Amino acid sequence: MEMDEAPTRLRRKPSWLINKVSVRAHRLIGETMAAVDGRAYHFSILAALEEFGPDSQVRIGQRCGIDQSDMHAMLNELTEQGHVARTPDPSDRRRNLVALTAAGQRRLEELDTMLTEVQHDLLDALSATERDNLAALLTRILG
Amino acid sequence: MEMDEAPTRLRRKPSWLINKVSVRAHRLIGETMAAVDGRAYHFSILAALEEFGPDSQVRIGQRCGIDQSDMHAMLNELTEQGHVARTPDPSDRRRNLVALTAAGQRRLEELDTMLTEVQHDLLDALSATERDNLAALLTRILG
DNA sequence: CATATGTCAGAGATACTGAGATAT
DNA sequence: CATATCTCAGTAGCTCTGACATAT
Repeated sequence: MEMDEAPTRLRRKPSWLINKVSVRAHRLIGETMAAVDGRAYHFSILAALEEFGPDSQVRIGQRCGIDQSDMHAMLNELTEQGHVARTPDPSDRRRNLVALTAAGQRRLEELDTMLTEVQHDLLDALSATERDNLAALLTRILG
Repeated sequence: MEMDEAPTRLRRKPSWLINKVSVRAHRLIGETMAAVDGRAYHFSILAALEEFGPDSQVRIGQRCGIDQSDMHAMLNELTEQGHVARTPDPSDRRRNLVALTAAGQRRLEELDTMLTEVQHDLLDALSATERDNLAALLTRILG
C-alpha cells in the first residue's frame, strides 16, 4: 500500500514500525512461496525436522511456534508433496512420527535459498552490520 | 504460545524474528485495546486527525496504511463512540470530512498512554539507547 | 467518458479456541 | 481417572480484491 507520511504518534511507536515491516515481509514471502506451492510454515517444519530429527506433531509445533491445530493441515500438504512422511510411533501410539524425506531435504534447501533472497530485498536499506544488529535486538526481545 | 528452541535456519531469518515480535505485540495490543473497546486502528485514525486536521476517508487511510475498504467500519465505530464526526464535504460532495471531536482528543490521549505502556512491556529487554536504535533501523527499512 | 470517493460483500492467510476420539 | 496426542469445526482480526453508486 502506498502511504503518505504517517502521524508522528504512530511513527514513534516501535510496535507500529515492527508491524509495518512484518506486513511487508509477509507479502514478499507469501508471493515467493506461492510461486512454488509453498508456505512459510512449510519451511519452518522442514527446518525443525532436519535439525532435530523425526518428532511428534506437537513437538514440531512447539519448536516453530505453530499451533497444534494448524500443524495438521500443514503436514497434510507436506505429505501430499512427498516432503515428509507421517507414520504412527510404535512406542506411543497416540503419536505420529513425522520425518523428513529425501525430497523434503531438497525442498528445504530450495525454500531456504528463496527466503534468503527475500531477506536481502527486505533489508536492502541496511548494511551487513546493521542487519546483524537488528537481528540481535529482535532476538533479545524474544528472550 | 510457549516455544522450545527454534531451528537455527529459522532463528537466522530476520523476517521470522520480526514476525514473532509482531505477533507478540499484536497480542499485547489486542488485549489492551479490547479492555477499553478500542483497536489499534482507532488510535491511528485519531492520531492522523489530530496532526493533519479534518480530512477525507481515503487520505486518512493513506496516512495510516489502512485500506479504504476498512476505513468504513472503523469510522462507524469511532462515530458511534462519539470520537469523530463525519460530515459531507460541501466543496466536494463525493467526500466525507472526518473530524476529531473533543471526546476524540481525550480518547487519543487515553489510547496513547496505554500503547506507550505496551511498548515498555514489549521492549523490556532493551535499554533506552537500544530501543532508539531499533526504531531507527526499522524506520530505515520502511524507507 | 474517465476518475475519485465512499460503501459493501467477500476472499485468504494467520492465530487461536474448544471439543471429541484414541492412547497412555 | 487424569493427561497427552491428533483431528476437526469454527471464530476473530487483519489485509486485500472487486464491484457498485454517486459525484467530479
